[in-house]
Amino acid sequence: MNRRRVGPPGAGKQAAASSSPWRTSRERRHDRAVKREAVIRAAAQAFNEKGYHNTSLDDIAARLEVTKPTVYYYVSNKEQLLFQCFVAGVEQIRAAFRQVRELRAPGRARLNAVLRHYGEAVASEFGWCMVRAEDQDLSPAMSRHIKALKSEIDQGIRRLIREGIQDGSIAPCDPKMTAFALAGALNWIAHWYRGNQSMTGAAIAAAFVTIFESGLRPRGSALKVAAGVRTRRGMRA
Amino acid sequence: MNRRRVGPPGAGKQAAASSSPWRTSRERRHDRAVKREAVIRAAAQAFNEKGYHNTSLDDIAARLEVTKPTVYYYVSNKEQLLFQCFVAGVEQIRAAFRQVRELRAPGRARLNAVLRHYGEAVASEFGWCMVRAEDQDLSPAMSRHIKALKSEIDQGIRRLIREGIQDGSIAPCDPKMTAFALAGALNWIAHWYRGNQSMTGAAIAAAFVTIFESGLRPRGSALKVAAGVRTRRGMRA
DNA sequence: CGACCTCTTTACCCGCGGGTAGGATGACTA
DNA sequence: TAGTCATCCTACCCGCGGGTAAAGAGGTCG
Repeated sequence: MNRRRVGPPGAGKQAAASSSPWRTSRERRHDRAVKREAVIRAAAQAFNEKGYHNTSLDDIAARLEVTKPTVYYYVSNKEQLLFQCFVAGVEQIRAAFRQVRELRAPGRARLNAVLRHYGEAVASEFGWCMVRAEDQDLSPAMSRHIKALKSEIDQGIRRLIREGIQDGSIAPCDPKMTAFALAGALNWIAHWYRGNQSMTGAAIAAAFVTIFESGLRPRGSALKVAAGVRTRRGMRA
Repeated sequence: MNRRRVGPPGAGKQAAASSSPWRTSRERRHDRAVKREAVIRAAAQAFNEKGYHNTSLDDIAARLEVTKPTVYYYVSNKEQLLFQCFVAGVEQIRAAFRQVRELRAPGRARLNAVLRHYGEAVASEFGWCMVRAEDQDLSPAMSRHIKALKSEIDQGIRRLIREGIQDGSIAPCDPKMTAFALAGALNWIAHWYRGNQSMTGAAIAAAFVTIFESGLRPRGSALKVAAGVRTRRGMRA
């Protein structure tokens, strides 16, 4: 089970293996950085499909058509691998924040822009690692690091919400709870979205943003039907 | 590390161990069902704190101040344990649906009632197992079973949304995407909520429902500020 | 008392998988 | 041609943890 696949070239049953620098060309010189990145990507895909604990380093190696020690030649250990995937995902979102920062628009529009990028990132190949990576899987040091990055994003969203409330583009609300709700809905995409879906990540993110914006309660002056009913105490068990 | 703790009674450092039928009374006769349930609860708490894969059966046993084989006396294997926790959590939600079914109220109110119970369940001790249990951790048979239960809940939410749209209490929207967004936001509670928080699960659920209802965009006839701006194409990278 | 049953323990098995030692296999240099 | 370096492999270690065999430890009933 440790042996390298040597069957007829091009007969790889592994659906993924999109582009392994090893498979594609037999030349050895191929820049360390490129191969290292390929390892990260392969790990992300494997984690995404099977989960962190159900993915062995042999799996990742097989996906690249190499052996386990080769993987270890490019990355120090499994934890580091997960961490790198995480960072790759988070970096997309941080980029979105930077991009939005220099933007002349009301708070809600800026928030929506960030949320769309956020959703896209979660639906990307690194989405799983960014979202479902448990703190318990990492050493205390890395766990702290990740928590800090997550917190930074959370604070960024809250900030946009506050700014939106201030400039009147967002209805008054609790920024903390609202941020949790928005981020939660988007994060959850990583739990059900598989790449081979009909909708693209961007489309899903856009749909979600629309829902958040409008809310469930009908708008407009017309049909104020059933508006007085509201919650009606007594149905809460 | 397999030995049972025998220190001074009442000096348990384990914060949990809320009520172990073994710890509380030395009598042997204590009904099998009660102890079995205690095992399930202990497992749920352990999974909740450390994750499924980072929890060994020795951990669960230690939490109850017994040994591993005792746990196996009440449950067949670890997978079964996770499954039971999952079912316990889902059952709360199914109960909410049953309860709401026989209710004369517009769709949105019924949906909100379900969502509140849903949020409470996710914040409960079985929330983690219900929400974060990965399909890959279970045998194909159980995975199918769980998928079916989840799908049932999803369909129930979609149905309430459709009914709400029909009776005019919910604004027209895509039921599928909306259900994903709502359930996602609530599910995510299990990722950040720890019991010892200031807010109770019910309070969080209520806050979320309010956010979903109203949406971010300000309502009312007054201050239509910044309403014409909307999305503004060109900021989408 | 002795047979039997329920419950819990001690002591063990063993495979999976993270991680490593050290040896090929070239390519490039001198 | 010999030496050096980067790369990748074969072969192995070993601990953790799921799971089990079989032996107490009491309690109950005849």
